[in-house]
Amino acid sequence: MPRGRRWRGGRGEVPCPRHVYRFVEPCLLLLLHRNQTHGYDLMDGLKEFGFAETPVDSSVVYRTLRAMEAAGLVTSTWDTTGSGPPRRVYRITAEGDRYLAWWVADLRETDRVLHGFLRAYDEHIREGVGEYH
Amino acid sequence: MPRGRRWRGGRGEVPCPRHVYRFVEPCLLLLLHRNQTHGYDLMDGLKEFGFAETPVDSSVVYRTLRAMEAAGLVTSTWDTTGSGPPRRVYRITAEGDRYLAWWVADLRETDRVLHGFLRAYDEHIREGVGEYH
DNA sequence: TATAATATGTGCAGATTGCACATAGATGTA
DNA sequence: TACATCTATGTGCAATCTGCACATATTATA
Repeated sequence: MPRGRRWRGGRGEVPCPRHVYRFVEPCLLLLLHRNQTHGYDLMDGLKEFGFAETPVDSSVVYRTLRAMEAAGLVTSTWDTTGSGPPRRVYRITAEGDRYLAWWVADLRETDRVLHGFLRAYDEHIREGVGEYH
Repeated sequence: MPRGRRWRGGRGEVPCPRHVYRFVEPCLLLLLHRNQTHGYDLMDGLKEFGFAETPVDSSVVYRTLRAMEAAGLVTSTWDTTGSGPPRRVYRITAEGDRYLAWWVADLRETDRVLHGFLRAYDEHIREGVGEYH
């Protein structure tokens, strides 16, 4: 049923993460809470959070970072040292810290809900399928 | 940052579920796997899955049901017995069964990813915050 | 010189969601 | 009777998020 290629891999293939709304946001904030870096590096760091086989599009990462900067959750400066094109290095702010904490509380609630559903499913299956309704 | 009223309750209020994409779909299918019913009753049944304080809009429920019927996941018949306006009673199909199983596998993966993130966050916090970078 | 890797970004279309609104039968009440 | 309310199903629309395609520029490599 889901239409986006992303959601079924064409035909009920591999289950894929990123079913959580705006999940890249807390992931980026956590990575930035650990170390300041630039977008290209953050894309690599996201692999840790289940984005290894199905990477997030770069546009999503860069847009999210710019939006978070506009919201005062992170700040950025250009880094022209080193080789290659200049990099925009992001740092998390105190407001970003608080927002990350809010995200974590929210994800814990999501986790609780998810567990409730899975428990209900397992319980229902255990109690005799076979006879329909 | 999230714009929809739904996602923050206006201003960082209560964390709210439904952060999982199309989460009503598996919920409806599980409810229909247990018992055949109509949309209005399903809206009530959804409270079990974290939709108690922040109910899903009826439009979402009815649209999802019609879409699932078009996809062959459920079937419907009109029930004119009983008082009040006629009710469209839905039943899950064998294809709907398989689709629900796919959803469950997908949600387990989402759960796994969520746990990974929360563990990483807790671990990072434990290992000394305080000193910024 | 041409190609690839690094690095950042924009434009656009498809999908989901919530809000507002429409319709209609049945029941209770002033 | 008139009305409001509860039950029950549905449509229209705008905002939002996502992924794909594409643009641009610097540096390293064959």
